[in-house]
Amino acid sequence: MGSVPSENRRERKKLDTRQKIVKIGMYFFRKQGFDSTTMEQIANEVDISKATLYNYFPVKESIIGDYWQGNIKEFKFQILEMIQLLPDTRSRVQRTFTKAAAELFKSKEDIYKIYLSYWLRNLNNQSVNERLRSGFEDIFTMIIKLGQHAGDVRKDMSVELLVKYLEVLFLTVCINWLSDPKLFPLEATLAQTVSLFIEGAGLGSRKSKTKNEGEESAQGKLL
Amino acid sequence: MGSVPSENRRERKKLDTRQKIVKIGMYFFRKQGFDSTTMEQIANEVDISKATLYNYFPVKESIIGDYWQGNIKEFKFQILEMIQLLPDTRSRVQRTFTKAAAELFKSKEDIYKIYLSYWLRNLNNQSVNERLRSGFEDIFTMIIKLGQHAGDVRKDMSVELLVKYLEVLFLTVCINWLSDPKLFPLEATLAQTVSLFIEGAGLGSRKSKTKNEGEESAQGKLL
DNA sequence: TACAATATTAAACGATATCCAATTATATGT
DNA sequence: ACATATAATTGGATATCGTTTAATATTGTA
Repeated sequence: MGSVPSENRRERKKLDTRQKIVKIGMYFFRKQGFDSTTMEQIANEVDISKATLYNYFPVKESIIGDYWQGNIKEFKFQILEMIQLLPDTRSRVQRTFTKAAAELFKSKEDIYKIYLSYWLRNLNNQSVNERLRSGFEDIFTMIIKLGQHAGDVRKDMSVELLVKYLEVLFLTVCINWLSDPKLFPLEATLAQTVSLFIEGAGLGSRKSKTKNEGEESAQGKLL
Repeated sequence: MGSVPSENRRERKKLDTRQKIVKIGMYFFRKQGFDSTTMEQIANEVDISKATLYNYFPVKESIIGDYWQGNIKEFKFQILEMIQLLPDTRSRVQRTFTKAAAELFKSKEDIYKIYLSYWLRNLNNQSVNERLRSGFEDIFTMIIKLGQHAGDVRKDMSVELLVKYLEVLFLTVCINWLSDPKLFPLEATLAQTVSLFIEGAGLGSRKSKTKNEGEESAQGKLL
């Protein structure tokens, strides 16, 4: 478990309590839902006082944040490696989407739901949002940068905006899927979304906008 | 003000109190922020008991919801008319975005932040969402349908999905702007987002779009 | 051991929301 | 106009919960 042993006992204990809180907290969140789990309940189960709990996690939601961060780390590492081997932006996005869906949601659907609502809840909270992020930001940033460099992603937009766009598209698919799996089957919708991201919703020729060539010759196809 | 007089006095009075609550509530929200305004304060100022207040608005946020709904109605009417006069999907989306942004954020921004996060929070809550909606749904639906019919919007994606994307894109731009106006200036970002939605992020020729080729039986047709 | 830094805690706080029995206002039938 | 039923309002008590505070206990270190 604790791979990096902290210097002194105090630190070790703190880390231990911290992990215990996250573990038990997540257990309750899963079992009875986020809102119906009280801080007191968690504190009691961990066998610390509520105040101590707040010393570790200043707001309830941050317990999820902690869990999520730990979870996403390995995923991020794997995907960042994989991405560089793929030939183009489309396949990179596609791969990221499906892998994320498979690993993060499929297995832990309920948790992600909680995390999503946490994320949404704090969209308007700058400080929290700063530390929080979706976890995908780094991945998407790399994808966009690679794409812009290789030339299959437009350069007339900031990396930040494109990244946000990707995040939001992905998020939407997930929310839709969670709220209505039949109407929005995960795999299919993700595939469509990749296409939407790359090619857009429009069918008309690329007029005015793009400075780069208008390459709409291949347009007839819609599919 | 009260253009549609209700049948009996009781209903009239109810409507009156309701409006009074919203008016005073919004006043406080603007003046001291949402969180620092208590239900008790509102009740006192409206001169009703807290219980009555809760009888009208079961949760604090719903006061904002009410305000929002009243606000969006006229807007919707105007935009739906305007839209049909515009030549293509791009201009329709563009116009809707800019007008919506101008309209919605003309007053104190914080309020909408709260409402937006309220809305987002309940995105996957069917029942709440039913009453809530973004208010844009109808507009976007019309835009997409017009576009698909006219042939400048792809038909291999469901109207519902495209509408959801539009909704969430718009909200994202707004939220980004609210949280960092310098990094995401409203007008420019909205314009870019429209372009992203229509043309996509890619630059490569439109190759193999998706695997589900079954779709394009009727594809040659329009356009 | 002494003492400063740090961690822990019980208790309190402020707010949302609910519930209730009593009271008041309104609608309706006669 | 009156009586009666129906619905809205009320103050007040209460539960619950997240978060804070101020005092206490523990630990690291000189």
